[in-house]
Amino acid sequence: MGPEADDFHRGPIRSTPMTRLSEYLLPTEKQAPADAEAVSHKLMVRAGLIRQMGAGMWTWLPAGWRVHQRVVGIVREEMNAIGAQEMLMPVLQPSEPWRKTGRIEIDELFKLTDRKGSELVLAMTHEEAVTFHVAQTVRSYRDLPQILYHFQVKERDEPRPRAGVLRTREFVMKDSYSFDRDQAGMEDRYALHVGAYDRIMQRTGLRYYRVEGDVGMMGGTGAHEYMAPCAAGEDQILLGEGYAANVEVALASPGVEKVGEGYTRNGQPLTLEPAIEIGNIFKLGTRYSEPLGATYLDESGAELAIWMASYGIGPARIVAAAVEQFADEHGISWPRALAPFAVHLLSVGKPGTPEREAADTLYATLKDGGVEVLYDDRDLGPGEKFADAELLGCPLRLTVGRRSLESGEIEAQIRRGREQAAGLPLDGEPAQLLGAVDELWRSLP
RNA sequence: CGGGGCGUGGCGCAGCUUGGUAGCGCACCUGCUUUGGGAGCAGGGGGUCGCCGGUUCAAAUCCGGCCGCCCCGACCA
Repeated sequence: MGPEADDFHRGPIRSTPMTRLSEYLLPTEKQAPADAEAVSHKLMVRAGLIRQMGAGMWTWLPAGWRVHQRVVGIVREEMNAIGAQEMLMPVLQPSEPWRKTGRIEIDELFKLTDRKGSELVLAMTHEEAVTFHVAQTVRSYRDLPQILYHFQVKERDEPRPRAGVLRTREFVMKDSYSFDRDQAGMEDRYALHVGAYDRIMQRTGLRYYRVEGDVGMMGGTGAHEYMAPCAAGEDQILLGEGYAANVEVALASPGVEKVGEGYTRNGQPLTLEPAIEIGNIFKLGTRYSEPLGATYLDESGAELAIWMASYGIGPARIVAAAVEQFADEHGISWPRALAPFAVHLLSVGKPGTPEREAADTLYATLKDGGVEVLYDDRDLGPGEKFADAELLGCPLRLTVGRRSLESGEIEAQIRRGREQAAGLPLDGEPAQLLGAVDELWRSLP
């Protein structure tokens, strides 16, 4: 006899994520790891978002991964909006294309050998892979232009991983690649990416600058970097009236001078600020298409090299930069676009009491209404619940306790600035409540 | 890769100088009390002290080697 149909229905079927804190893996800590230095490192570990496995190797726990995937969602929407096509390429790759481009020599490239003795690499970025495929599949000018992208793990044998998730040996990157028949086309695709990247950064809620970049190991002819100012930043950017540049690049450009303790541009003083690179875009030209034979035939039948550019974004860095930029002494304060949950609902009062029942009802109403809510239904004192909520940093905190029953109002606190908002009606119609929550939500940073 | 530091229960630490088989706070488990800003009492569980070797009657402690992790610098998305 086979299993009865009911055997498949032993537990509750959850079509939406489980978000009761009593059942959720959110291991918060009062104390940060002793060796943590960067604010984002300390807070992301303390808030239960990430855990370390080794130097530069990190696990994203459920709440942390939600934040990461928020960034991914924004990036995906904006990439799709400029006509980019999502795909997936392998991390484990044959070494041949890397020999052809000369990048096999890079120290940070992980190299390994399989059981048959074949040399393999773990990709640190995907120019070789995507160009390999385009070389095989694109034959004609009619096949161009193309924008291809994926979200994939990158592996880098970093000399020194550091600062939590800010500099790791393995990390997810959105990398996209554009393929055009000539330089003018490449410039067009590049411009599309500038627009997409500006929209992405604006939507994340981060403070950021787009600066002239260094072409670095990517090779190529031009680059911009998207920099998020924060204390743990590894780079220094120079800022002036309508001007922002990576300090290394700036010093090589006309008008910028180092004077005494500071910098000037055309005589105007510039300020120096630490920042982390959260995205970069490179004009590659034919740097990869030539060695890998990525060519097309034009209208006259001439074989020409494809013009390429590549574009990266590190979601983990955007997450960490957001933590750095908006944290206060109580913990994280997410911009609403990145928060793991929109609402952190907490009940004050013992299980089995009317106030707990009211909180349960509110949880159901919010969840059914499509609000992403984390419900602290644990049997703990209020102090611990408030502290954990402020550590985790969801934009809106709703509290239901005995007071709520007395006043008929749900207490609302805005995480940014810890401001008390006007109370919400406890016994209204669901639609009315959801409308009020939505209105409050829209007013948040 | 240079310089510095650190590895003792899930987290933070003491013990090491002067060897005698491990302790504190938090967390965790049980019971009772408590419930609007990190509670109280009582009871309890968990560590081959990073690894290997040496010295010694005896090693967390002394010696040698190795591994791991962090910070500063160089480098790097």
